[in-house]
Amino acid sequence: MQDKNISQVVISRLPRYFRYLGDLKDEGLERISSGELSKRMNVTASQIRQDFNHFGGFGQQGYGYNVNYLYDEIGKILGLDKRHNLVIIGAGNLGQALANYMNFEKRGFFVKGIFDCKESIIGTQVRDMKVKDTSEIASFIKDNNIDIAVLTLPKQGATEIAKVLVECNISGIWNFAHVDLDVPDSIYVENVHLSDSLMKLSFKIHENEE
Amino acid sequence: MQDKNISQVVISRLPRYFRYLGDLKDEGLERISSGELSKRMNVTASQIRQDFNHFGGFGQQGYGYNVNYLYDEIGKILGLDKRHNLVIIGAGNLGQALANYMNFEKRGFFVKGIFDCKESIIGTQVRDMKVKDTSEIASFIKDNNIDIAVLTLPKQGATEIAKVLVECNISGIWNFAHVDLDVPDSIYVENVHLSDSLMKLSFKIHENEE
DNA sequence: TAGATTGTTAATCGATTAACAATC
DNA sequence: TAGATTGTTAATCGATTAACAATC
Repeated sequence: MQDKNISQVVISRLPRYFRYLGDLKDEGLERISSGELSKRMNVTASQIRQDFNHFGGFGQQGYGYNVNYLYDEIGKILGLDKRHNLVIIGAGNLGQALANYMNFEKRGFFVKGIFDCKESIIGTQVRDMKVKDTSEIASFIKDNNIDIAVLTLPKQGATEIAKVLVECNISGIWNFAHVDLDVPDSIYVENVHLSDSLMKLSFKIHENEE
Repeated sequence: MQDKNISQVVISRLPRYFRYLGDLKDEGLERISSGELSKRMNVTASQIRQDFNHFGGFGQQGYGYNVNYLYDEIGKILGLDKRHNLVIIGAGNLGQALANYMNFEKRGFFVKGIFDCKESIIGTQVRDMKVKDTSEIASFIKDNNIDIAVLTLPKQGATEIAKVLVECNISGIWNFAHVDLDVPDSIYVENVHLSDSLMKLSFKIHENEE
């Protein structure tokens, strides 16, 4: 069904396809051609067909692609048909914001616990959870079938916690700390470096100045 | 000093160089070679030299690169020597988290105002600011020399607000809404699609499963 | 001067686009 | 069947890596 190694750049386009197909679904569209989709998404039709073909033939010659079918298939490729249990480590502003963000649940991502190391925060209520002490992380992960850890803490803490997560054999880490984590290849790390993103914006703003 | 058009992929590596050079500075290191830096950053020395050379010669043969000088130069390229005034539009969990995040100020990004359209939120205190009504955005941007707008609101709202921002001739938009904004090329949009990022993580977790 | 390391050119690799035969 | 549009191969483009002459 799926090529051995899909390139990073193809993977990174899948969520965007998924979003557009969701919109098309909502519009009630039944079928779409790569040409039509290319106009909407502002990419070439060639790229769309190449991308989809990495995963097998989703379309039909002379017809195009069935919107509902394609939406479901891309969802499956992205693993959105599976349930994911998360813990948030770091109950500061960002950690709390993510804990309260309901939309992830729609896609099967459930926040099961939230942790912090600060005495003043431990025990406080976030959404329907009490913030737990970070020392409890390892046992919590084992007992609650957690596969994703979200790191929303300062970089020193993140590096330490990453070691614990490696021992727990977590599946993936969603890393918001401004540090590159050193973990084995078996654990996938997806970085969200907000300050990097803001710097890129800053560069672009000044790029064409004199 | 700078090539006409630096490719996206080079730009996206600059903040990471900047971060590593900051660490080296903190360690008190005075000079570093591309070979040494390549080991630390896990990229090729060739790439490092190519990247830096897009912006002119920062190094010295036989010596390497001066850490402080290189740090400052990359900072300047990223526009971090300039002051940026931001408004946050959408005072929900994420908007408030970003408003409270102090580290951006270190780099010259100052949050000057925060806005929302919900009656229940307008007037409440976030950090040292009162949340203002979104209807005031246009005049506030003009009066306060704002160059960046941070969009932390649902996609319908983001699309509407983007039109207002275009009229205000804002320099850049940091977009957290799950929608691709339609703005002229003169306004640069940097997207942070958190759900896309989480989906990529999900894909990677399941990639090697059977 | 000799050693080290850059800046830069050339070679390789991979990703995108174009083209078109296959086929619904 | 004729028209449309995919799946796929070939051509192009761009990015990465290797190599080495320039030079500090």
